[in-house]
Amino acid sequence: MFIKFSWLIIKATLKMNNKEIQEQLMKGYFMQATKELLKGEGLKSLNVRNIAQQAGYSFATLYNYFKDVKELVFLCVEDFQKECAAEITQKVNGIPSGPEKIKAITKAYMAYFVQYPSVFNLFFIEKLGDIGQKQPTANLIFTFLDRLTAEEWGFCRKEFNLQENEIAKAKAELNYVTAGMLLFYMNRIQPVSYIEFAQAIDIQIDAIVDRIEINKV
Amino acid sequence: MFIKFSWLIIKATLKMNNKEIQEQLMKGYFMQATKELLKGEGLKSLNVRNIAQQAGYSFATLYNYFKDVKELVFLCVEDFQKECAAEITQKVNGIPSGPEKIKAITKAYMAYFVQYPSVFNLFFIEKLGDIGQKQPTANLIFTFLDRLTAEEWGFCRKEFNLQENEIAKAKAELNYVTAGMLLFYMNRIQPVSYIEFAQAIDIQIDAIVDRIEINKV
DNA sequence: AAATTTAATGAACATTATTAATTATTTTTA
DNA sequence: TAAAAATAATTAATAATGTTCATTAAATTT
Repeated sequence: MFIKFSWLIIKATLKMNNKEIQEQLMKGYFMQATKELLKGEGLKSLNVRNIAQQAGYSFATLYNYFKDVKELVFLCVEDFQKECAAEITQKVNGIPSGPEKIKAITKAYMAYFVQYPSVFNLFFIEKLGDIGQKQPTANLIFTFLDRLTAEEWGFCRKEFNLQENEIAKAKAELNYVTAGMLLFYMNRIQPVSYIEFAQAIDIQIDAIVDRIEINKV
Repeated sequence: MFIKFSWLIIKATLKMNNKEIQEQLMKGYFMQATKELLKGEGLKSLNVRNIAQQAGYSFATLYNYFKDVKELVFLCVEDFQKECAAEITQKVNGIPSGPEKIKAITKAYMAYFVQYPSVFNLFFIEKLGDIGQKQPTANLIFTFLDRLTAEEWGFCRKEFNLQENEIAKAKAELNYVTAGMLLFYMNRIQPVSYIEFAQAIDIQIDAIVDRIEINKV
């Protein structure tokens, strides 16, 4: 009796795992399709029929795995952050730790969004709606630049003997300035050319990061 | 013959004016309706049928006066800026000219968008699309805070004998930081409470404006 | 092998922007 | 002033898209 009971549990557990694995697989297909379309055609031409076609299923199938299309799309945030982080790591590879590296990371972070406007829209513009992981997702986005530069700030803190709150202020300022600049450039084409935009980026970011050396203790 | 010819021209001109006046009236009705709905229900429930109903016409009539709904909506930008400017002027009325007034104007500017989220969306989020006045409209938005504070910066320049480029840098930084903060707060609920948001605003804006006194010549 | 559960789908519905065809109104002309 | 012409307003139809639901197909269990 005991044996049979245990056996049933094991079987149930295995089945559960299989089911979950299967579910994760299906979610993965749809997410992969979504990411490809986002990076390719962009948000304009992204719709449930497109996504499903790219994934090789019917659009109705999508709703067996996601509450709605917003949930699916926002589940891609984490993947894009990983991809972005990888690109940045590679880009700033040779630069020695210090303020210059923080600048480079921040500029590469901005460059990523310029390269993939739909990812910018996903991160900053799209309304979160009623997705389950609303606050965690928002937080993930808000803290992204902080996480990208955390290690380097730690280095600078020791190197220049900086105050914790000075660092916090600089980090916050960087986060807000980058978001604001991207917003104007991506949504309002201000400045009107990428050259000017790149120059403006240099001015703003250099100013913020260079300021920390002045505030050395 | 000459007389008749002139008469025809005059008649044509008069008719033209009447027609233009009529057209402006109709546009005004639709714009008024749009502004009311935007400030009330918000962008979510804004659609051509709503607008037309509020204006007292059919939704199809709208298309006799505007290329599309985007053109109509973006034509409201100027009016909202006037309204916002008026509110700010009244709010900072008692404050004497100087850095403190620049801070107050900038904070009132942000408060306006918090009060009317749809206006924020219209200014910063909505895609411009193919509207005729694309660049002028974008420029109007980009330079708004500059124009609101221009007079006060002029005052500070004389008072503190500031460099023109220092002012330009501070203005740009204010513009970007405010946009970024609003973007995170309105679209990503970061910080999660208005109290925290207001504190963050104070920290950022005060830091930028106070910096100019340090840079006195 | 039959019964049952699970997954996938096509058809239908709802919302919304836009266009085209039609009707109503106003203006012009003879 | 009455017919003709031009203008304005509206209704009906179209297209795109997200979502739901009843049904079919597949698999798993008994």
